[in-house]
Amino acid sequence: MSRPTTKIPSCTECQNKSSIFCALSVAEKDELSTNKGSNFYKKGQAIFYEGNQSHGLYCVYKGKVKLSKLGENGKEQVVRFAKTADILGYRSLFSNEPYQATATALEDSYICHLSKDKFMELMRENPTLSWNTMQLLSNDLKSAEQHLINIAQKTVKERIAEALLLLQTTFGFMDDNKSINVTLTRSEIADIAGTTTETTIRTLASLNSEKLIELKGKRIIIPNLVALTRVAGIYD
Amino acid sequence: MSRPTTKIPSCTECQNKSSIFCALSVAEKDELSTNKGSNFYKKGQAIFYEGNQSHGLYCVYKGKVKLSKLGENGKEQVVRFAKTADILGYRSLFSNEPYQATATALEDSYICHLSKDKFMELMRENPTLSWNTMQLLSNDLKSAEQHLINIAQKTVKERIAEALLLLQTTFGFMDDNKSINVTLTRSEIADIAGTTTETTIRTLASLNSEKLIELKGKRIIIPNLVALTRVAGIYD
DNA sequence: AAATAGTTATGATTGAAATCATTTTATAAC
DNA sequence: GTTATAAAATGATTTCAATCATAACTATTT
Repeated sequence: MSRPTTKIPSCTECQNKSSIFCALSVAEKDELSTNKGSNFYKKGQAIFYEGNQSHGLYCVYKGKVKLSKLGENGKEQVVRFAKTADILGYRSLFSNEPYQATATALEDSYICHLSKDKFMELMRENPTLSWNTMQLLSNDLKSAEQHLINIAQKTVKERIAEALLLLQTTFGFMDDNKSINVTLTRSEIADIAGTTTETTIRTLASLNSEKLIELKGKRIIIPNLVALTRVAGIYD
Repeated sequence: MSRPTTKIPSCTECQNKSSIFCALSVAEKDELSTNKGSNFYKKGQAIFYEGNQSHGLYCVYKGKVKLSKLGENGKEQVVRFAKTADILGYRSLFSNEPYQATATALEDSYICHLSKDKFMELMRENPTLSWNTMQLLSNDLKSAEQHLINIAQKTVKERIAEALLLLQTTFGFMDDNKSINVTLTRSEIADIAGTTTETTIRTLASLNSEKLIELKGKRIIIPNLVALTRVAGIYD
């Protein structure tokens, strides 16, 4: 497979409506365009590694990304996902620290890159951008704390159900309106829920036989979102 | 026991050097003083509850506070601690959401209160304050993700050791330079480590018999910080 | 088409920690 | 000082999920 060479459009033409950069004026977006880099990442390829020196922040032009950390024993823990229009590696900008997680493309992705200096300059000049960034941090913190309490207190079955719902919420459904719009290995799902590959396989099989999900290879279908939500132990 | 009525000094005289409000000018601090409220909270008393509407942010003038969330089953999970000069309840300011955690005084505490509007105004006027707040969010996010991976992957013994180290790092030692400067119940320690009270009691007893800690009632002594760190599975 | 590696599947066994049940010891209230 | 209440301690039992082991399937490469 050869690497696509499709040019990524300039920021002024970027159609990603939910980006924190929407706050920028046309002039600022123009400036952004001349300062950014952009790259193609094949499925499975790393965008940056935990522990590496931060070179700036990344913005997903089109694609899907997982962010994960390694535990002391070498086991992976997925901490967050990013999709089209989301940004990556921005946390380490605030504290001259290396990247705290490894970012890996879950499918072929086009990802832009912006230097730390440029981003800081833009934040200083544009209060709305800095406000948006704060909101992002605040939301990520909320999710992380929710994830923590889930893993600390829920059973494996609840956590797997929750992981599937997280994938659905993040990446949405496919055109059929019921297949989760991303495919992960059982091992990667285990790394979200904080369990093992074997237990994940068994739990998915059991959810399948209970008609709460359908398995078509790596594709997972959620026929009834409400029912699965109930299994995840979310009652409100 | 009667409630102390000690007046809390004005912000200009506040000696808390590590506060995010250090960025303020004398004039701004003066303005802050005339706009803040302050209160005494007895040990065990709640400062605010998870789910309640946010009225602004709190700043610990002197004291110790735990922030915890309730799981679906009603079990508590401690998500963070706050000590003198730390702020509380600031996350919900960014997203018109209710408080995401319950704040409880771990000892008699004096805590100031600032309205959301005033804080927002100060952030707009003072870029350093808003920068400090971002750093705070960013650090809290880092801690939350670390806590997540600990609970997901470590054994109970490692997690309990880690919880004790967290308490030491946050609240420091007493004058003897080896007793953790806060006392929690076994049940509260369990709520940090994500385990049960019984298991916490047994694990503390076992750490005690291994001479890794000493138990003097609720007081916990760490004779060798390095040794306990090793038990927590932190090798770097 | 065969070979290799990666992923999924399934069975058997073990083990760590939760749960249940009491007892003992502190702490607070009267 | 006595009662009441909460916290700590300890034992017995159960269970959920990890671990170990092997087989079947899928996809990719040669």
